[in-house]
Amino acid sequence: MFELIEKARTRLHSQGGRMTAQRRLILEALERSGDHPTAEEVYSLVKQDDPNLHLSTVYRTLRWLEAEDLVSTRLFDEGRRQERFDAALPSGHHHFMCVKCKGVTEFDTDLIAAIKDRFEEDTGASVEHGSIVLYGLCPECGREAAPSDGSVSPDER
Amino acid sequence: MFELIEKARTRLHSQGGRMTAQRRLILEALERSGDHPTAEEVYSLVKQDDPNLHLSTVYRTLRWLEAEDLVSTRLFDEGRRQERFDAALPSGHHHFMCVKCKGVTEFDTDLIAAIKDRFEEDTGASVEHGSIVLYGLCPECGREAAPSDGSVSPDER
DNA sequence: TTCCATGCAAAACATTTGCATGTGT
DNA sequence: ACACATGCAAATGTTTTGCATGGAA
Repeated sequence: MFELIEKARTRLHSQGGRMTAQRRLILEALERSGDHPTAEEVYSLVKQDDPNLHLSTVYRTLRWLEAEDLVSTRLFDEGRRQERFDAALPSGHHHFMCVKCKGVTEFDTDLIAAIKDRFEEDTGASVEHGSIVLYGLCPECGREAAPSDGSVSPDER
Repeated sequence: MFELIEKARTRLHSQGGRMTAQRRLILEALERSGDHPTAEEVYSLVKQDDPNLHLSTVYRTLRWLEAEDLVSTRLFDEGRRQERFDAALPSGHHHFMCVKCKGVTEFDTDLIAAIKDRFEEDTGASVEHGSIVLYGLCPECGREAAPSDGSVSPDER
């Protein structure tokens, strides 16, 4: 656990950077949160431990991690148009977002390769990568929102 | 042709709205552009005919169309984080974006149904819809960017 | 003539940047 | 000590909103 922190420390040292308390806390929050937090969410988490932390520091750290390929970023079709940050590897996984709680789940499928091949054949384009995003209700939210009368809970977007 | 305009006119009348010159021009630009323009792009197009048009009018019209399900919107992973607007129906089509020229191509596949079913089985979620976005080089940009030495054009992102 | 839509300016929202100060190494 | 990182404030880019005026019905 906390591999992210170790990787980051190594990279930092190899390029004259420094492992500061803020960076450590941000990395920990990212690694611990597991899912796909926004910069604001990371900020809120870390702020509990370091009330002086500034949002711009969170962004700077997250962008550095992105440049180092230690996190990837993604925009989902949700109310906000904030980026979400993901501590996992950038390629080979796809996402499901619950339209109600905004929780993100990752999944894999090899069917994307077939889709890609088909599209390349049909169009002559060369596809570098592809991403699938599924939207719907996660099991928890589906359960709440499924009274037999088909009514819809008021906090749906 | 110009079905969008006719649909919009009908909707407007049925809800006490008005078909203004600005709306007509915006609709025409959207319908004519075919691909997935940003609000700015629509604005630039229409501005040639009506120099007094304001960007906020473009946004208001586009958002009204979205609420009426006459256009759909989408965020791609490109440099800007502007939404792109699409005059086509919201469901059943997927997208390819050229990482170089940012051109968008639509395509269809029935493989998404299998992916969706598989995910629902595995997790218990209920998937409402899914979208696939492929990124790569379109045939035109691929041709330009393919000298045998593998060098990469400078304006790649 | 009545509302609805527009233009304009300002606000809102997400993110980035410049700069003086603070801090790992 | 020296460079790099931080906090803060201001700038940026995109989209939204309030309000007085203009225009379609």
